[in-house]
Amino acid sequence: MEKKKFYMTTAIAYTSGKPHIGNTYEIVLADSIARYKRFEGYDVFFQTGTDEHGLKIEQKAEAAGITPKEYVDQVAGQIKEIWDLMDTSYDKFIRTTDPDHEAQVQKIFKYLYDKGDIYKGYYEGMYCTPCESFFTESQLVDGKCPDCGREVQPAKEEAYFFRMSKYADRLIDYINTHPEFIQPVSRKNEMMNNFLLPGLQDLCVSRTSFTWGIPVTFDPKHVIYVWLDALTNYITGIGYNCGGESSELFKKNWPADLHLIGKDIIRFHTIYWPIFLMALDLPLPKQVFGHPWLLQGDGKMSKSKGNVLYADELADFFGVDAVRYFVLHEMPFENDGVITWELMVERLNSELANTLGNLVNRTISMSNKYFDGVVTQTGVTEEVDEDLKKTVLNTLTKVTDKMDQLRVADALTEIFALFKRCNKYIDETMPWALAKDEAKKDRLAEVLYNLVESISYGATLLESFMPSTSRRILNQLNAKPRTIDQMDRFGLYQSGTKVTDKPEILFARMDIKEVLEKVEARKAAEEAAKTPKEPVIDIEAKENVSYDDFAKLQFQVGEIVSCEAVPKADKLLCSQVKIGSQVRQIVSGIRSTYSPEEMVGKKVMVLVNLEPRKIRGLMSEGMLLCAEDENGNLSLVTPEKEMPAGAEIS
RNA sequence: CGCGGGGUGGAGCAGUCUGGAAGCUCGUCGGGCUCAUAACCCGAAGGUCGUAGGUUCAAAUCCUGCCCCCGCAACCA
Repeated sequence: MEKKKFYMTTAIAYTSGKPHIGNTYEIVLADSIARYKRFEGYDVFFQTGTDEHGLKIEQKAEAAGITPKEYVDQVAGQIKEIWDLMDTSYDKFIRTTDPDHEAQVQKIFKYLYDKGDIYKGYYEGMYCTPCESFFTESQLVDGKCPDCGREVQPAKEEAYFFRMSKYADRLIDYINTHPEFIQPVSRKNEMMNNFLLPGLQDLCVSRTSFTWGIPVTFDPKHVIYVWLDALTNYITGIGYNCGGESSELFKKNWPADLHLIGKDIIRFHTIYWPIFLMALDLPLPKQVFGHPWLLQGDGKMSKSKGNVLYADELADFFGVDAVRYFVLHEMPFENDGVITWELMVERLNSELANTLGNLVNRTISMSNKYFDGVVTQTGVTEEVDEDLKKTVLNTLTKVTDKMDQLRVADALTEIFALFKRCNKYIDETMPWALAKDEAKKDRLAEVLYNLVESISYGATLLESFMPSTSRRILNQLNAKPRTIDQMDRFGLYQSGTKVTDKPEILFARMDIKEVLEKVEARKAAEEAAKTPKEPVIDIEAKENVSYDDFAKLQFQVGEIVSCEAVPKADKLLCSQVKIGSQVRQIVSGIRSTYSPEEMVGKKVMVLVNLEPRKIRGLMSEGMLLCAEDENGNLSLVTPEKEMPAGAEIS
């Protein structure tokens, strides 16, 4: 019987910089699905790649002093390296700068133009350069870009447009008659209500504001809009030939079975992409799944915060499979997931080290201890065995069921339920007790056999998610991976096989404190490497305070109205500080640096709700904040821009 | 009325579409066990499911109002 094909893609990664763990999540997710489909017997074609055109890349390259092509070659290489590091099994890595892709995009553009779906017009509006987007006046927020909040400029541009409206009704109909098309379903309503039902506007599909893109053949000052360029990768990558004979690969694989993308680009994939395809008279993809995002725990990943996590860095600490496990397991189906070092360590310790690693380790150790590693099926069964076997054999169905719904995290949970069941089985049968009784030797052998068999079964299923761990377990047990047809049987492990006599630790437990210290050290080293030696001061760290504690403190800008030295005190100045409509008296120990005269008129930062206190007989109602260096030099903290007295500081 | 996401035991989440005994992981406490990576197994405590109404025999789930949090800073799938 011929294998059923399954063509799936990830979004192509934008080559503006090194991808962080959030970007990497998508390829790992896709990989687990691709691997599972292969396991199920599908003839899978799995495509990923990079999106390499656009103004931003042109600018980044310029900043780096290299050509755009050199720039994207570099980044695309980096991306591919990370994809490979993560053990992803893609069949094709397409780049939108591939000559055959570029040629097809040009042909497609021409074809659509000749057909009348693309026409030439003018785009007038406010343009946001970084976003490469035009906006109407009504779309602007406070006169600024609604996407990024930056300044926009009025601009008029000759441009080509695509007649979206022509196909809108067909698309609405398609979406309504194919409920599985947009996943998760909640996204479907979003698209319908926000874009389709109010009426689709024609889409501008060319740019003249930059040159790093695919030129329009018959009007070379225009460059083809990135989405038309990027989306078509799904067909050009497998050999679509516009107006000619497409490849066998294309004929076999199109339409795609699954486009896996981030939830932010669902609109492009469920509206523009299907419409482009309709215009090309091609069938529509069967399913588009917009997965949620992976977020950093303490706020968004941000380079300035130094909390961007990269897959390779995480893999350094935890190993590739642990990272794969984490992103797959921690990622909910519909809501955003969170990743932090703490969570990584917790998962590693509790699930990978304790539940799985320790199970394999104790099982192998016992086999060696009691039978010199030889695992024998003796047939001495007891009733407790039944539930174990049932759990094991049911796992395939459960996992498959979850995978069919693309609930990868839940599928993994099912596999781990199997391993947990094994740990329980050890407690139920107590092999160490059986070992004390020579008469129960055969029973003991059977128990260990059941364990090895169950673990082999589980390890087989694990392959899609943690390929090398799966292999390592099977190798240690001297077991073979199974085909899906063999998954309905318990007892396939060859009786009499010898397991390894040196069980290796699959996942070592880690200490969260040590990990965090290492992370800090690493961060500090990076910082030190890039910031040239400006003198710094380290002070003893205080305990963290909660935000609530912090919020109790009230700071405001105060203006010094008048100031005089406090009699009989050589360090103190007494200032009258205007805070809003009131004036307060504040005594501060800053005379060593500031004279009363120079204080007047300064705007300073004041802690206003500090309990009032008498100092040298004078009431002080607040505190002026000041920085101090190691020599005792002071510097009042002042607003960097002009601020009215009383402005709140938070 | 900018858009979007969210508020479920101490922490992190599932469950909400398709109402019907409140579940998972970690943590805490108690117990068991000793083969193993101080691990594994069992049990317990702990929740007005943000809030106020409504629909219903029945609401975390459906409807309405309100409150509060988070992202929209390019590292954006």
